[in-house]
Amino acid sequence: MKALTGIGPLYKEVRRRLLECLAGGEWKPGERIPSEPDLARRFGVAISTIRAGISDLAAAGVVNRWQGRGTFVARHDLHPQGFRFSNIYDTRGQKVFTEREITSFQRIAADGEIARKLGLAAAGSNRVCVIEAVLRSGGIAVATMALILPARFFPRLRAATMRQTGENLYALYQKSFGVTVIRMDEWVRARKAPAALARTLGIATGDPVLEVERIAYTFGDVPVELRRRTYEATRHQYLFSHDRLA
Amino acid sequence: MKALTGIGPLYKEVRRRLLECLAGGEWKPGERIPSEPDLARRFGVAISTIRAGISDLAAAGVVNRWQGRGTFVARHDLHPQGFRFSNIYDTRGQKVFTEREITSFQRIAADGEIARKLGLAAAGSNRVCVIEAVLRSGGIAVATMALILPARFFPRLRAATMRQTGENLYALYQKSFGVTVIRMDEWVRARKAPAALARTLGIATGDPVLEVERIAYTFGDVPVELRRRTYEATRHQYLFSHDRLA
DNA sequence: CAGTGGTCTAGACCACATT
DNA sequence: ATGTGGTCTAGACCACTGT
Repeated sequence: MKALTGIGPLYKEVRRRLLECLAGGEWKPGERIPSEPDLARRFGVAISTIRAGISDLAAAGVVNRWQGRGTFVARHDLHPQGFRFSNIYDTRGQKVFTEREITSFQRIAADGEIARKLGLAAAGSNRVCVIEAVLRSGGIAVATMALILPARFFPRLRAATMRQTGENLYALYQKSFGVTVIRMDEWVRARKAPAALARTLGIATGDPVLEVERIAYTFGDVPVELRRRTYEATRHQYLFSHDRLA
Repeated sequence: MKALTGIGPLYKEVRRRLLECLAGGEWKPGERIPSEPDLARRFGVAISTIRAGISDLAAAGVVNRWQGRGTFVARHDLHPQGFRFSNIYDTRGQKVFTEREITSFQRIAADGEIARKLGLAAAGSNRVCVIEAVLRSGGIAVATMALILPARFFPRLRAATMRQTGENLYALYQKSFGVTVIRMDEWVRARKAPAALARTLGIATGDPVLEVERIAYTFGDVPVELRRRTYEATRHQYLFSHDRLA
């Protein structure tokens, strides 16, 4: 491993190189990465510089540091707060946990709006997987969901794979496709439920529903997922936390 | 200034002491704080330790560092992204800017729910200021807003003060009352507009509205503001950004 | 120019986990 | 006992800002 050659600050170069190793699969989710002295030797920089690079990744949730044990690639499964991005609550403020039932799976060409939102070239590689699902809590439908995934990031994705996947889809993206989500925007709208949706959710036509359109990004602000969920809103609310200081 | 005496890591003690100086008004919003060498001498620690403490505050947005100029107490006004917490957009994704018209101002005792959400002792100091307002964009009403503020944090707050305040209320809180908001939760709900609200917003009774209940916290997770906004939702949407890596 | 924060180094010691 | 990350130090040089 030759020395670093970047032009900017060394620790950013270190961060970039670490991300390359992660994206390239050299260290997989859940695994320990080399110790700080090892990385310092490997990159030919001081430990403090390695630590600065890793600190950024730790702050971003890409890796987790455990004193005495090592630094581990973050896994997007088994997160108590679900990567902090699963946010549906009932009206009493109790968190609602849902199961996912996949109702359809297809591979199509993205239309203009979706291609734009996912940053897909209009011409060539605009194929997407479209997965539709119903989210249920204790058997009761709480929301419908549509996932639109750029096919080039998710080769050979099959409906069966989606069905077998447990709680967190981002764990699947990371484990099976090497796609790590680091940032997302969510657009929230209030709507009146149309008849078909109302039937699915067991509410009256025209009852209020909460529409959440999420665009998730990987490194370099590349969109990797468009997720549209429509929640029953007479008995549920959505929580967003903005925290800046731990 | 005597040496630090805390039991935990030194840099956290430094952070705590810096926050004390900020909360105590020794350094006011917009002002430069002492240089890192000065602080190192003052606290009797190495510059790196000072830097570690300041880095936390900078990450939290409490201070801003400018290479060559100094470290400045963050101001909650004149923020291009409005402290990143002003989030209403039209259906085309264009940001909507609103003016605030105060319609009522009163000082009352908080009821149980509000006292609970603001962490107020049920008995004594549960007095709150309740400010109601209409938010307009180009003369068109976009939302109604109710602010509930614990009176003990905002002594002598008057309606006129609120009316004179420009864009960002958090700038007022910080400048006039020494209250710095560092974190917030937002609960989002979809509703059907009741008749009175529909009239105010110029929509039909039963049209969908977006209700956003925000609880804002200062240092130590102390709630300092309960803010309820109800947005017209046929022509507007709300944006939440979750970013973890700069 | 002097002063600021930004980066980087080399080393020390501590707290924690595993062997 | 060993190895890990966590903290802290003392110093160096760089990049940027103001005078």
